[in-house]
Amino acid sequence: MGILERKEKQREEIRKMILEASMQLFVKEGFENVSIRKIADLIEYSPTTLYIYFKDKNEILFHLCEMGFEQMIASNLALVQIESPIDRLYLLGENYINFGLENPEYYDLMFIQNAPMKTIREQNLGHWPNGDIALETLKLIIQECMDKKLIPTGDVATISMAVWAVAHGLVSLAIRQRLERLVEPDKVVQSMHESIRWMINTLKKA
Amino acid sequence: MGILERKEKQREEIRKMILEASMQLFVKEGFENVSIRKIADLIEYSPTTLYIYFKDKNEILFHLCEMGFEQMIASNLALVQIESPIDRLYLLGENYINFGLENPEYYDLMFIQNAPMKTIREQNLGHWPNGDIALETLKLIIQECMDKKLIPTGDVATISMAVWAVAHGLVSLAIRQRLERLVEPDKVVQSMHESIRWMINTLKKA
DNA sequence: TTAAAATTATTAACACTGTTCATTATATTT
DNA sequence: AAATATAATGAACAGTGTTAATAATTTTAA
Repeated sequence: MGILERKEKQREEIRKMILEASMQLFVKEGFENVSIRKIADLIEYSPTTLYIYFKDKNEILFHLCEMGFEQMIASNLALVQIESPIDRLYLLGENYINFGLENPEYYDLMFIQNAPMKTIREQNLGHWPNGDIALETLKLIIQECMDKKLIPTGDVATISMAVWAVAHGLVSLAIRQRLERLVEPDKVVQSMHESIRWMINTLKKA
Repeated sequence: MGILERKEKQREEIRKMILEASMQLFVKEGFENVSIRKIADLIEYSPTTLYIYFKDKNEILFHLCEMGFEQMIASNLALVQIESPIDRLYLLGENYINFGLENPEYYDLMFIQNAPMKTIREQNLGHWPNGDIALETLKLIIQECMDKKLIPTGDVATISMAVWAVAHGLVSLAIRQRLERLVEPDKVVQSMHESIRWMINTLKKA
């Protein structure tokens, strides 16, 4: 059955080609400009060929989204070296905001666009591979904070949700140019960091 | 110069026609399905005519966005009757979440899409007519809470930002199907309300 | 009143988009 | 070598926002 294996490998290679071309377009022109035809041009295949390897454009965007998460997760590698879970939470928030501001296109795909979620539902994957990992990181830290009595005990998911909501609220309002309606443009980033720190501070004291 | 006035009135009437047709499509089919051609069909004009009355599609979406704010502001009318600013803040948060969940398409346009902000920048309006009003409401309440020593004193804009961030974070993650990755789907709405209440509670105690 | 100018509306077209179908080319199996 | 399965493609569908050129109408000026 070596032949089927080889075929599967070839298939996987072309899928990779498609995704790499997509990412190249993505980082250069933003995901609004990632089109089936442009990807096809780049790898010198016809547009219809992409549909042999992916169900639709959403599925390609889904994989780009997962790549974004890989980058975000990588940016959190330093976390494991911090012993205090509350300090870990501070850094997690810091990193989240920085990632969002530095990679708005990825952030968009990961947390704002519908496309990736559609794929998860349609192919009923049942889970969100890298997204769930990122959320698990947050929950584990909150759990540890509670275990060590650094923050008040409560429902981990609900507290995690509130923390995530602040961070996501800040980043998404910022990259959609809404925050500068409230704070002077050159103070937006600073205020964002203050907000997330303030949030964790009050959580600590609560 | 009565003739110029009449012309201006006629012009304004057709603009109104266009916007009303847009809104009709918007509420029926969602804003992804609002297209220049569909609007034109509805009012029985050619698509190009719309460009005589509006610069581009973004400008039309901008006006739909403003209509959304009018609805949101109207939903906050009951606020003035509440004497305690902290209770007003609770209701404001409640209303915000309800509005977002009940009008996800409007919410999208008001707080997520780029289109309306593009129009504000391009025509350099300098301000965001209804958006600024809505934000002012929040800031005034926070200010009054501080004046009456109900919450700790601090920078009004920054605290307002944090509160807005939680609310927007919750709503935008919810309508983009991200929250159900953290909390069971049937408990999302309840958890959202708990989160915003918790936020204001801790703000009160801080 | 009539000719010139300005406004308003339309048709046709451009340059795209995602996606599907029928057809051809290639590779694999019988 | 013939039949079958897989891979790739060209053409087309049905849409998108937008613009340039043109025709129709209305307003202004001579």
